[in-house]
Amino acid sequence: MPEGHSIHRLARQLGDLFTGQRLSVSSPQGRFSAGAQLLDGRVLTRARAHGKHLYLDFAAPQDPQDVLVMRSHLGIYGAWSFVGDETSAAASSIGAPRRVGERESGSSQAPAVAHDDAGRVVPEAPVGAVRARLAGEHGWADLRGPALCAVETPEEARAAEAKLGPDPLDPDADPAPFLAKAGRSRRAIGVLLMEQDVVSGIGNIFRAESLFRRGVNPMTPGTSLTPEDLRGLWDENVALMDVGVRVGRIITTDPEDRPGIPESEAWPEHANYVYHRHGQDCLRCGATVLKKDLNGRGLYWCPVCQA
DNA sequence: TAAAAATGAGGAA
DNA sequence: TCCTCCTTTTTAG
Repeated sequence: MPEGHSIHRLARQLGDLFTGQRLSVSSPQGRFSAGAQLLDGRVLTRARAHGKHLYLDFAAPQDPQDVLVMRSHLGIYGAWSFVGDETSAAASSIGAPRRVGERESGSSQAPAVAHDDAGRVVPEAPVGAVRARLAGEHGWADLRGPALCAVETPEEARAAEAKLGPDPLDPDADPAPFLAKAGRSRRAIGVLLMEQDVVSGIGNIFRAESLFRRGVNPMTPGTSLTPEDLRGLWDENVALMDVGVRVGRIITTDPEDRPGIPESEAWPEHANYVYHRHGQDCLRCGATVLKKDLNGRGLYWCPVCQA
């Protein structure tokens, strides 16, 4: 899936494009028709992310206290795509990549978009299975393939959020619950980092890469790690996910480990240390990177650097 | 055409 | 430990 950094970028982009506007909300595919009807014509007042969950607050135009929350989760396939006119961001897409190392798609050039007499863009016919479409003054956004897309009361949304562990991308996050939960669990740290009620927003790549960078074997039980080890893993994820938010892509290697390759170039084979690099030489020590299945997901690690 | 793969997660067994 | 759901793109036959 798009890991937490993608969802935070989505929150920012949706907020930039739509905040303060009355939106047309629809479900061209039909599977979100009831929810879309509840939101149609409301005003987007806030867009934010916690872990991999996206929260969009919609207020009634006449009553700011009357708020409904659209909560969505992309799962492993979901993605949002955007089309906007010249006053907004150009066309782009954020969500599930279809190839390893694929970056967010996006053109710097604004596409030709039609406007109505009032100056609002006229959305084009939806392509494929569009679960939800949000249309505003300067563009529209299509959501495809989410694992979850629901309309909730603010209380319901808060209850769902309360189940999530701290998010490394939240500047105000308190890592204490993560340190406590992980530190008293005998389960492997490689499993714990993916548990969203332990820590939220980390997916398969950040798990593999943060463990590599800290030299921690993924199968180490949480109880065998010191508080300093766990704090180090938290800090590592804060740093890596922050880069992900800024760049729009998961880049976890240090410059000295990708010699001769400028930042601006595509270098999927050197963007990560171990993720999807099984069978290849470790960028640091030359040992063969390993892969095994752990709870149905690929786990990648260097047996020497992470002994 | 069909199948496989992809940065999840919830629930049954 | 399975099984299932969600969608698009790429690869295989």
